[in-house]
Amino acid sequence: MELRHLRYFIAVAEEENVTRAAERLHVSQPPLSRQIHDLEEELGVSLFDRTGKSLQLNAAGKVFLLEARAVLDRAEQAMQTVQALSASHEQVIQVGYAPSLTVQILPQILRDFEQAQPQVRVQLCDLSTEEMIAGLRDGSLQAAFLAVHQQGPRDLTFHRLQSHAVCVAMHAHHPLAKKRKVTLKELFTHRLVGYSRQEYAEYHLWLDRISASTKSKAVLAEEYDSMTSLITAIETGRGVALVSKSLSCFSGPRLQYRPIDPPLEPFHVGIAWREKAVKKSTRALIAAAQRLEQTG
Amino acid sequence: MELRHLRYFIAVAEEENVTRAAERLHVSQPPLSRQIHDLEEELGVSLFDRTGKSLQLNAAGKVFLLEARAVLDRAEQAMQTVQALSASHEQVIQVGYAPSLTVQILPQILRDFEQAQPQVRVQLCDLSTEEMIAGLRDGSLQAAFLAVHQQGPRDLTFHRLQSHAVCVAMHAHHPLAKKRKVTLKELFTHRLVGYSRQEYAEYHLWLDRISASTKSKAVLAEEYDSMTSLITAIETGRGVALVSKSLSCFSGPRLQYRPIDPPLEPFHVGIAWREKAVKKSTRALIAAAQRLEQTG
DNA sequence: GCCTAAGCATACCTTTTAGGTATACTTGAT
DNA sequence: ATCAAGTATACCTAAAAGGTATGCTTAGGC
Repeated sequence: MELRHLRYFIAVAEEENVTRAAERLHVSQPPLSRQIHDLEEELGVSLFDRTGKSLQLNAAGKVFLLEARAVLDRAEQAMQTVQALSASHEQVIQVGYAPSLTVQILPQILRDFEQAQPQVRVQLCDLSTEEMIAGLRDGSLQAAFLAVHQQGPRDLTFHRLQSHAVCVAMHAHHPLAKKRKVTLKELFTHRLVGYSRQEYAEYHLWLDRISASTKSKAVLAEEYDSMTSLITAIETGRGVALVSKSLSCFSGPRLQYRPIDPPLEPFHVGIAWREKAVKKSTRALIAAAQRLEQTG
Repeated sequence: MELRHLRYFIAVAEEENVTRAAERLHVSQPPLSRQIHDLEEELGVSLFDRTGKSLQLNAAGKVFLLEARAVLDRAEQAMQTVQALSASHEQVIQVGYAPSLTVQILPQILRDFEQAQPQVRVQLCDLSTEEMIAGLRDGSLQAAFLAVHQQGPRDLTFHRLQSHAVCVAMHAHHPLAKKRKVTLKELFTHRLVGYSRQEYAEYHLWLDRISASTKSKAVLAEEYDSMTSLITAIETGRGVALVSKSLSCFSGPRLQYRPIDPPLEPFHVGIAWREKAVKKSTRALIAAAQRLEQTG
């Protein structure tokens, strides 16, 4: 699949007419028709209902129209970001972060860093723990704000900044919301949702480890690939989830949180970097992070 | 620019070696070299420092590497979404929404809708007001949760659900945080930030209208294309912003909010749809929305 | 500082694929 | 039933991706 397929698809979908879409795209009708077929074949999904004479978007097509626009928007943003940066001649450092775990500390650190290094822009990237570790190793990230369970890899330096209690997130009318605290065993009798294995492998490793201590194993009924969709899922009653208390900063009053009894080892959040590869600006960011008083 | 350019760029960037990247991609070195040059030319930005013998990512290249990965991830997600949907044979309705304005009401509506129509999945799209209106008209959206300032377009039906006070958002140490309420005139003497004109044209129209009532005009020092980046900007002291009180659901304790004195006309948030185009599932969503008691 | 080799760039050719033209086929409307 | 509007197919052309050969630059060994 190429962006061209998406551009073509969007035109045909919006016109619901290959001929008009072809005019708009300044190509002739038959190649456009073929490109659309190619796209459908590659996806393995039919996007239009065809009646020989005309065609119109089907259900899958409507979904893909919004997706395709989002992809092109993202591509456009990528181009503009790098062009703007190149024009500004600002310095940039790349920093990975886990939004739900760092909300409370990151803003202050960034504010502090901004004071110290106003000419350096921080490019924040929402990444998984593995991606951050890989990024630090290959130099695509200068630093990362993440949670480590045990110790963290040897070749990276980790400075702990905050710890978050592990708790259960649920919506207000869930049966568990009536209790003050929840045991793991009891939790596992309810429908569980969580982060996707693909995007958050470390979450699954952790779940497996804590499951090992109980007889019943944590089985996720549904998995979500972003914090936002997980919150929505819990909120709409798809299940409850084992998460960091800091998620409440994003869910606000939409979700309820109950501690685990007995308490599990909390999430230790901090900044990681590779000592061998630190530049001056990275050092300033680390310093800003360390200046933060450790609360939580 | 095509996705191929991004795939090729990522390989070269990760290897920092065209020959090895070419092997990995199963193409020969010279065409790959040329594609990278084509990409740089189209962007108008040099992505590598070349020394004749070797090449390595420069600052712009490092930024673009993360961007390129994000674009490919988004494209992958688009494919998987439509394939999963097509396999599941679920029904879907497309619904636009403005996250910051609908946090408090949307979850309950969706939970209610899920009860009524468990076989229908809601595809939520974060869009601007204009995009939502255009989407309702062209049928790419069945409903939208948005704020209207005046009345809303004639061809759409609007049902009001909630109103949000207009207030000033700032970080805790900002001088304005010392006051209980803020006048517009006073506000305009401070450095203002806000949403970007490109993404949130309606925000600028509204700013212009409220500026008309005062002598001093609202001038934004910086504009941000997402709620998250706006919150971060305010938090890191880039300025203060005129926003809906409901933004506090996302910023949590990170930002302070002060009312405007005298109060401005609040944001009226509700659900909009096109009466001519409603399907059964859309009707159920509207009903779920109307079942919500009107608070706020 | 010179020579060598590793590796990128350029030139040129081949192959693939996008795009164009002609036309057949389907169907909704009269 | 016929016609017109519009999509799909067949086939050709052109453009662009990809391959081969080779020149050019420079890091590194001596």
